[in-house]
Amino acid sequence: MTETHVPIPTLERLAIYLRVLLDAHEAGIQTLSSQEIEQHSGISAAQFRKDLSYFGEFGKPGVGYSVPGLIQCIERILRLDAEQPILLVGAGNIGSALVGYPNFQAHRLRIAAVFDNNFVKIGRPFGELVIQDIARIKEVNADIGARIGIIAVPAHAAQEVADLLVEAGVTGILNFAPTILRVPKHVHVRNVSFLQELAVLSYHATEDALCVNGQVTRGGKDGI
Amino acid sequence: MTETHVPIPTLERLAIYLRVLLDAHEAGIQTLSSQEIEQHSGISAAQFRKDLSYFGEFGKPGVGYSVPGLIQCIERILRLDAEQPILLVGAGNIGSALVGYPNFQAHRLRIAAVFDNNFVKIGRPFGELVIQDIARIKEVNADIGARIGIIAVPAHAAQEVADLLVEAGVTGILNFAPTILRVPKHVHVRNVSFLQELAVLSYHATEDALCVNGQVTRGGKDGI
DNA sequence: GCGAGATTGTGAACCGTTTCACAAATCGCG
DNA sequence: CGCGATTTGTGAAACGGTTCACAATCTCGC
Repeated sequence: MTETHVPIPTLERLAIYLRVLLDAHEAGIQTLSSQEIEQHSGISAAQFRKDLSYFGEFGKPGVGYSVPGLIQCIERILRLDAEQPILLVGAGNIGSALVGYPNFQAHRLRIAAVFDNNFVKIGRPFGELVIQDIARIKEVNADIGARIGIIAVPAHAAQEVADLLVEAGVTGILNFAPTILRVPKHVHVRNVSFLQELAVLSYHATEDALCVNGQVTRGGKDGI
Repeated sequence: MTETHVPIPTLERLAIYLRVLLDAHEAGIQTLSSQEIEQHSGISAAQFRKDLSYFGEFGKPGVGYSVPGLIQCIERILRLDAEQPILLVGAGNIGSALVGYPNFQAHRLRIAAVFDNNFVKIGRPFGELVIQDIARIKEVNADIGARIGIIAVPAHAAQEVADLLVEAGVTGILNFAPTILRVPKHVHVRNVSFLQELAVLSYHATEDALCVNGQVTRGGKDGI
C-alpha cells in the first residue's frame, strides 16, 4: 500500500462494498471473505482486495473481514463517518425526488438546504426544508459549511449555479443538468445524465446490424 | 473501421456529441470541426474522431462535419432515429421526476407506460399517463413493444421488477435502486446511484490526509 | 489547375485499471 | 504444538481505452 492516487472506479466500488456490508450487518453477519463480497456485489474478489489495498490492510488471512470494522473503515475513507451536509439547488422534479430519497440517511448524507431562483417558490416548504433564495447561498453556507452541492436546474442555468456553489465554498458538485460545467481545478464534478444512460441502452436495444455508413454518408457532393 | 466491439465510454460520449450538435443546429451552425466539438464538449478532438471511427467515416478532411448530417448518423447509431418507447416501473418520487423530465422528447425517448404495485396508485393519473398494475406489464408491452425499462422502486422490490421487465421483452434496464440485479446475459443493465456519486464527491470533499490505517485497523485481537 | 492550409481517419505508443498468481498470515483441530 | 485448509495483500502480466502523430483527403484562392 503505497500512498498513491486512488482510481475513481475504486471509490465508486467502495460505496457498493459499503452497501453490501451494511446489509450484512443488518442481517447480523460478523465476518465476510472477499469471495462472499463478490457473491453479493458482483465485483470480483481480487478487485475488492486490490481496491482496499489502496488504503491499508483491513482483513485477516484465513478469516476475512470484520463486517462492522470494515464498515467503519470505508465510512472513514469516504468521509461518511460524520454527517456530510449538502446544498441542493433547484426545487423542481429532480430536487423533489432527492429530498425524498430515503437512502441518504444511512450514509450520513443530509440535504441541509434547498435553493431556487423562482420567487414564487422561495419561502415554500420543500420536504422538511424551506426553499431559500439562491442569492443567499454563500451567506447560508457560511453557517452550514457544506462542501458538496447538487445542481438540479435547467441546463441554461447550470453554469451560473455552479459558479455560485464554488463561491460558496463547495468542492464537489453533482450535476443533473445536461451541460459541461467549467469549474476551478480543485472542484470535482460528477454528471448524472439520464439521456446518456438511456442512449447507451437504446444502442443495445436492437441487435440489428448497424446500417453500413459508407453509402449513406459519402453520397452527395456536400458530404454527410 | 473494422467491425469490432464498441467501448461503452464511446457510446456515452456519443450522447454528449449529439447534444452539442443539436445545440449547434439550433444555433444555425452548419459545420463543425473536431476541434470545435472539443471546445463545446470538453472531450478531446482525437477522442471524438476515434469514437466516430468505430462506426464509419462521417467527416470531410479540411472541412469538418456536417452538423445535420452527423446528427442523423449518431441518432441512427444510438437508435434514436425512431421513437424509442420506455416502460417505467415505480410511481414514486423518482418516477415522477422522470415523467416530468423535459429533455427526453428531443431524443425521441418516450415513457410509454407507468406501472406500480400499489393498488392505491393504480388508475391514478401520472403526468400524461395512467398508472397501471405491474401485474399486467407483459400484456401491456405486447402492444407497446418497448425494449427499455426503468426501475424506480425500492431496493427490496427491484429484482422482482427486473424479472418482470425481462419477461415482458425488455433488453435494457436503467436501475435506480441500490441493488445488483441478476439478469440474463442478453439484457443490459445500467445503474444510477446517487449514493455512489455523492460518496465519490464526499471522498474528495475534504483534502485532509487520510487517517493512517495501520494502528486503527490492526489493533485489537479480533482484527479491525 | 495547382499549391497552401486545414482537417480527417487510424495504426502505434502510451497509460491506467483489472486480473492473475503466489508468498505470507491466520485459524482450527488433532 | 504443528499441519492442512483458508484467505489476504500485492507485485507482475494482461487488457482495454486514450492519446499521439502523420499520411491521406479536401477546399479555397489565385
